[in-house]
Amino acid sequence: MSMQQIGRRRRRPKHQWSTTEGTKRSILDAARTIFAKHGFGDANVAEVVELAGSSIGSLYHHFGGKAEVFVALWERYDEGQQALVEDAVAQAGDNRWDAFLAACKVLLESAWESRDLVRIFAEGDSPAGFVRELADQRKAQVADLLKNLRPADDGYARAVVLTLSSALAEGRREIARSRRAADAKQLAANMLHVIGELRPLVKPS
Amino acid sequence: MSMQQIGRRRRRPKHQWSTTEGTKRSILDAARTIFAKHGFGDANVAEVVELAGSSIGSLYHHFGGKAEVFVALWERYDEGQQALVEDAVAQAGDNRWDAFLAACKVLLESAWESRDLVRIFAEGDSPAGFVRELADQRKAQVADLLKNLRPADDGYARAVVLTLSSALAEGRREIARSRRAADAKQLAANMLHVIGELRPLVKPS
DNA sequence: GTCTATAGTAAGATAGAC
DNA sequence: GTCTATCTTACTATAGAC
Repeated sequence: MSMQQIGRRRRRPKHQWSTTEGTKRSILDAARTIFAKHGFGDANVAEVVELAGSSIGSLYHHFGGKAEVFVALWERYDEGQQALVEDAVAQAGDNRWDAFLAACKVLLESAWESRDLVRIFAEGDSPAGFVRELADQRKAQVADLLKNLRPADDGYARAVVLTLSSALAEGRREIARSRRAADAKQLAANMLHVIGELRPLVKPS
Repeated sequence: MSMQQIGRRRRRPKHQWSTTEGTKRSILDAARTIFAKHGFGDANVAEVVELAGSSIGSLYHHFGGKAEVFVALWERYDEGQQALVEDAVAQAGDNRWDAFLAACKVLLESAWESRDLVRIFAEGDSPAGFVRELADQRKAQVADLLKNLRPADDGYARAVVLTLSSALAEGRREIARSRRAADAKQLAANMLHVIGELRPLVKPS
């Protein structure tokens, strides 16, 4: 049995110390914690705003709903990831395969640091349609990194992109589930090794 | 104003024509339709029992809840898939790699016929933890099919299993999303081709 | 075992004061 | 922009007739 909540005291609002950006940020930070703990479906927005020191009304004002908070959290995370990839690609030089591998490397290795977020977004407990959109975007990213390595987008090339992007995603998921940093590092290295051996797929001709 | 519901006619139940198995089956059949239409999260059990010609009470009696209906639907589907795989493996002969490819072939090709179910289970809108369990089971299945092809389960073998199982799953997902049977068939052939070329991964030594 | 009817509860969403 | 209070929906659970 749950204990009865003793009367919530009504006192004046907590000073509105937050400006727009501050409020949005604190809600997203809290959402990160709550979604990591309960997943999307079982999380409730009341818990999020409580942790954020904000209110239901503010959450709806800024985001529009629970699903939108989830998507906004992903967008904030994705921006950082894209920046990492761009850096890695820029430093890799002209060889497009090397650039692709560099991107894989940074994506695999960063999965451990942000393992809470990787779990949130990759474990499937998300708003309707989110998994599909994420998969489509991953495919597009891989296809972009590999462009010019294959003639055009024939069916075979499509299958190769599917294989590589899913391997990358699954590797990140598994890394995020590792118990220790050392295990994660090992797995990242092995996944990178396997992906490296798939080189013949993208330029058999 | 909403129109006043005119007295719901109370008439006797629809004859209890269903026995236990019949009721369970009709509920699962209806769940297949409803989950395919709305996904798991947005589906409601009232719609399921209405289509099944059954009742909320029966659903709770037999399954316990919405999530359990979802899992039961998957178990029914999975039994059929496992049987297909066993047949394919049995017919493939002694070569374990050929048996693995035969299993992949039947799994890829059957994804089109049961595309509604593949979508339901692979698109991520499912009860908490379901995606993870499914992924783990897929890995176990692939690892089992490939056993004896690799020394033991070192880190590299694990990465290979991850790559193959995710490629297979992603291929099935994409096949289930195809618009025409011909597209699906093409994609299945291409995925099988790609997987076939991954042979060196499982026995490099 | 199956059905109807209904109560309980959780939580997403909205309204309007400040 | 932020807040509290309230509305609404829908899953969950139970009672009791047949």
